[in-house]
Amino acid sequence: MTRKKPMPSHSLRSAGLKATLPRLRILELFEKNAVRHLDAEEVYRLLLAEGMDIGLATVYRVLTQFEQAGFLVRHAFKSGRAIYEINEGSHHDHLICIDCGHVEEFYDAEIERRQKVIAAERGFAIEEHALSLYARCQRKNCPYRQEAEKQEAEKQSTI
Amino acid sequence: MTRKKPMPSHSLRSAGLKATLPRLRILELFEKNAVRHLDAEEVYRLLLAEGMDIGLATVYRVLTQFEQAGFLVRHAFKSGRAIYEINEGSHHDHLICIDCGHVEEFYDAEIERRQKVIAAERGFAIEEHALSLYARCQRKNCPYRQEAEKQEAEKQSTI
DNA sequence: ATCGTTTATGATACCGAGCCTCTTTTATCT
DNA sequence: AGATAAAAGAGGCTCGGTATCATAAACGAT
Repeated sequence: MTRKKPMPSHSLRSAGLKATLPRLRILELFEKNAVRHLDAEEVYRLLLAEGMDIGLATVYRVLTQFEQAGFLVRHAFKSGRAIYEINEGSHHDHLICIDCGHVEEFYDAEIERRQKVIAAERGFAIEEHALSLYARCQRKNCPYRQEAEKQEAEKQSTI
Repeated sequence: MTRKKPMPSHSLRSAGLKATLPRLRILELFEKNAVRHLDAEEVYRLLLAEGMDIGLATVYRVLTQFEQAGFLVRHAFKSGRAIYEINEGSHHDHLICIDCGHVEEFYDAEIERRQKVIAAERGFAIEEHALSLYARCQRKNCPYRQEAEKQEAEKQSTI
C-alpha cells in the first residue's frame, strides 16, 4: 500500500530536468485533471494544502520550465494572471466565464482554416494563436458561481 | 493661426469628464491615427516628446476612463502590457508580430459566425471575444523591425 | 473677468505578478 | 556512502498598474 505510482520521471529527464519532488508533484497536479486550468498561485495553494513545503518561487520556476519543455501551455487571458494547462498536443481555444473564471475548451476546424487563410493573405506565418471568448456561463451547478454567490451573500449581510 | 481646432470636448462632457488638457491631448493622439495601437508608456512618451508636462499616473487614469466611457478599447496581448485603440464601433481581431509588436487588424465574418454558434451550443452568451494571431511579419519596411535590427547590430558591435 | 467649489493633475508610495540572487538542500553518478 | 552539480526556498527586486494626497486647473455663479 505504500507502493508509489510510477511517476513520469523519464519525461522530466528527457527534458533535461531532474526528477525532484516539487516537479513531480506539480506535474501530477496537472495530470490528474480534476481542474485543467491553474495559475501559479492556485498550484502553490493546492500543494500547501496537501501539506507540502514548497516556495512560490519554485512554482513559478517549474511552471516556466514545464512550458519550455512543452509539458504545459501558458495562456494569457484578460485576468492578468498566467493560466497553465497540460499540453496534450491538440490545439484548442477557450471560453472563459467573466463571472467565475471557469474555462471551457473548444475546437472548430472552420475557424482554424480561416485563420490560416487570413494570415497567409497578409504574408504572416502564424506561430501561435489564441481565440478567447469571454462570456457568462449559465451553469447552475458551477462550483465557481456558487462560490461567487456565497461571497455576494456574505457581502450583503455585512452591509 | 492661434485658433484652436474644435476639440471633441462635447464627447468628454457627455461621458461626465471635464475637458482638461491631458484628456484632450490623449484623445487627439488616438484620433489622428498615425499609430492606432498604443500602450500607456507610449502615450506618455509621445506627450512628453510634444513638450507636454504630464504624469504617467494621469495617462493610466485617463486611459482607464476612456475605456469605461467607450472611447477606447483595451487589448490584453501576450506582451503583458495593455494596448489601447480607438473604439470605432466596428469589431475586429488582431495579428500581432512576435518580433516587433506591430499590430494589424482583420475581420472575418465566417469566424464571427462560428464563434456565436460555438458559444450558443454551450449555453454561453458572448460578452466579448478576442482572437489574436501571433506571427512574424515579413515586412521589410517595418519601422519596428528596423528598430529591432538596429538594436541587434549594436549589440553585436559591443561584444 | 473673478471668485469659490469641485474635480483633476502630478509626484510618489504602494500593490501584485513574476523573476533574480543567494545560501542550503537534494538528486544523481561513481 | 560521498562528491558534485543542480534545484529548492527565502526574500529582494522589477515592472505594469493603482491609490493617496497636496496642488492646480476647470467651470458655474456672481
